[in-house]
Amino acid sequence: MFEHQPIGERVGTENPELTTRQRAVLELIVHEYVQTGRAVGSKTLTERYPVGVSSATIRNEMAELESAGYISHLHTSGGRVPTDQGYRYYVRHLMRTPELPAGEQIMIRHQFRQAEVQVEGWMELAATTLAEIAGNVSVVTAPRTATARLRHFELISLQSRLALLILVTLESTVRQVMVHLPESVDQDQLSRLADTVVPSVRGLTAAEIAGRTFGNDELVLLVIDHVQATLRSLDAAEQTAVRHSGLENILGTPDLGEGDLHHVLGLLRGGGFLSAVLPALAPRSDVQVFIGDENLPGELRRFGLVLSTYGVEDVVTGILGVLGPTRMSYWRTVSTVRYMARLMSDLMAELYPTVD
Amino acid sequence: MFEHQPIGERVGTENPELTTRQRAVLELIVHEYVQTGRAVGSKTLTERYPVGVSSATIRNEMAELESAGYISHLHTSGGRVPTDQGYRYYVRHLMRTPELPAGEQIMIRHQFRQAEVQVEGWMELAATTLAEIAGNVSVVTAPRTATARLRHFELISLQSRLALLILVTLESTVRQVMVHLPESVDQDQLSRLADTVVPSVRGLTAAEIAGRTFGNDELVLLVIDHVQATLRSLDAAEQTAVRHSGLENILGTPDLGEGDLHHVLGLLRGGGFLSAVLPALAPRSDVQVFIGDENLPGELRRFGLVLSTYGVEDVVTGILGVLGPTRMSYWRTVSTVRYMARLMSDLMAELYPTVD
DNA sequence: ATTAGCACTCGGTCGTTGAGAGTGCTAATA
DNA sequence: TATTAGCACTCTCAACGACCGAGTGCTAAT
Repeated sequence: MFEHQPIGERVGTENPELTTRQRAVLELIVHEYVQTGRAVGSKTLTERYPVGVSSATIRNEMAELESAGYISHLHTSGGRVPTDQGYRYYVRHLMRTPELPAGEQIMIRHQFRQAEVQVEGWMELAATTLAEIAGNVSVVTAPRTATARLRHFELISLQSRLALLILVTLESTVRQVMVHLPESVDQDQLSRLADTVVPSVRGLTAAEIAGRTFGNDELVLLVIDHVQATLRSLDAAEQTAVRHSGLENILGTPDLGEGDLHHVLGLLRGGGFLSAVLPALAPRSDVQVFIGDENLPGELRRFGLVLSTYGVEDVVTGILGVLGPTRMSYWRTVSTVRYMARLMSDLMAELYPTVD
Repeated sequence: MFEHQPIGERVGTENPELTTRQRAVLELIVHEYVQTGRAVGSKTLTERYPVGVSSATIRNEMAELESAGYISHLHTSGGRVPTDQGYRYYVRHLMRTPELPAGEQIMIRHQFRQAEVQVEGWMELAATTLAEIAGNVSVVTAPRTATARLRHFELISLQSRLALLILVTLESTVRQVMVHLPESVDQDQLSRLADTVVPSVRGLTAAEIAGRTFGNDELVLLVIDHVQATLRSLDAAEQTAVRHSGLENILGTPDLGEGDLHHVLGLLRGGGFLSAVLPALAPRSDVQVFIGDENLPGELRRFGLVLSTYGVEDVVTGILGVLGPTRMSYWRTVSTVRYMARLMSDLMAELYPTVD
């Protein structure tokens, strides 16, 4: 078996400590364990796979793998289970990540074409699709630029002394805020005010707006204040909103405890998720896999995280990925995340070919 | 005891079948069970509460209550547990719902005052506060009118052939949609177009807009099309978006099974929640309690639901409430939901005193 | 270097048992 | 007549022990 399988072909892939066979065994253990969820023993392996050797040999190899820290013995008698280190080795050296099946690709693209042309809708769709295909929890952040720059704002009269400020950034994020007015102002006046002020703040960041002066008109100053505050809150929001989907997928997972779910929910809700994960995320654009507490806070000890950035480099970037129990199908997940990141990047590129 | 307690004072409250003492016993059982989670026996009751009678008497009363269907015997020997019917009787006839403690009221109002003046923000805040105080899952829908009427729209140029349509309804809901343009159009042209068209569609519903004609200008027709479609989607969205919070609160609940959580998550995600619950909800404005499968689909069999509408009658109304296991503190939950509904109604009233 | 064989370990399952809590019934009591 | 004390009975739950099976490590043979 070891000669014909893809495993064998990868022998030369620079790896000091492990023999070809050990790697093959490790791969089989990971596959089997991910699939069945039960610790895998030497005998099961020889029975279930056409390994050309006896269980005793496998046992020896297992002993080696164990002392090297790749698998571990939960109980004296009860098969082996991959350690976090084992998973990492698998992901880095053993795993193949094929393209998503053509059928699935078409189905997904179709869904996106059906949807309205809106960033919000795309994010939602990406989250649900990702969760469904990967069978775990998906996380998606909105695409953002470094600091929000104003493209346009409008004022709309709601009541005589209440107006709605609608603000659009260069990257087309839209925010609306209510503004209480000190005096009665009608729609015409508001429109004129917007027409006058917009040209002078177009393309600026909150900080840049703060550095300018805008005369003495109380109303103008009030509006400018709100514009500034809203832009600032957009910058701050960068580390909050992370959309997620598919919580139900990991509800019943036996290897995830009550407390683990609790932690994750807390992170996702409080917006602490991004700040927890970001430090570990390199700014490169390929899929990155984090297993166990590798660079992650302790709350995610029992999870694996497959992330990718997406978007147009240096223009708009967001993060998307999948969160699941350490025991998950990494190759499938990586394939899915990679495809989805590409798709979202394509959509973004289409939407923002140039930012004028 | 029965003489001095509030229970006794409510004797006259028209109820045919149950004696005063039976009602008292039922109330104690509900309280004790809600608090401890363990089936409650006659002896425990006499030990834990200053009931002036012996356990044997309680036993007799319990037997009566059981044959009347208010409590039930899980196992031959193991205390009694309120049935859904028992909970309903408790909620309708026995329960007191005091005002929320002044301190809590102040704290909550303060949080709302701190927040920006935005419907979105209020909803979010209501959801989290409700979940936190009630210790269960909260649900909040956006305030909506019957059919969306246009207040205003704006067009903002994103790229030469891509514009952002921002639409505001009379009730100040804001939606943005991307519009692909057939030809290159600059911001000035877009603004002029909006200025021309807005007055002729102001205050109209999607259907009313469909009934008018707007000349032959391709661009105008395209925009009108999008406006109409967006208004329509707002009407349709009425039964989708329901915000929730506090899922983590019911994660560990022993009386909720894996599958129950699954169902609820499904309902909340797919937007089926409202359509499942709405038919049962009377349009009156006081708090309504649903227990078990009373008027609710089977998925919610093991849940209790405390709901209230909020808003300004016939102008804007939304729904908010709390979902929890059947075994929850109804009086506390009702108090909380009622307060929150009033608060949100106040905020809405402040925001839409008149809709011109 | 590989493998067959064997003794040993240990977790999971299945009855059994005993304690505890609760019930229903009956007879005594106020 | 309503209440209560007493009692026999039931049933859950946790602890215990035996057993089975899967798995290991080691040794000796190939």
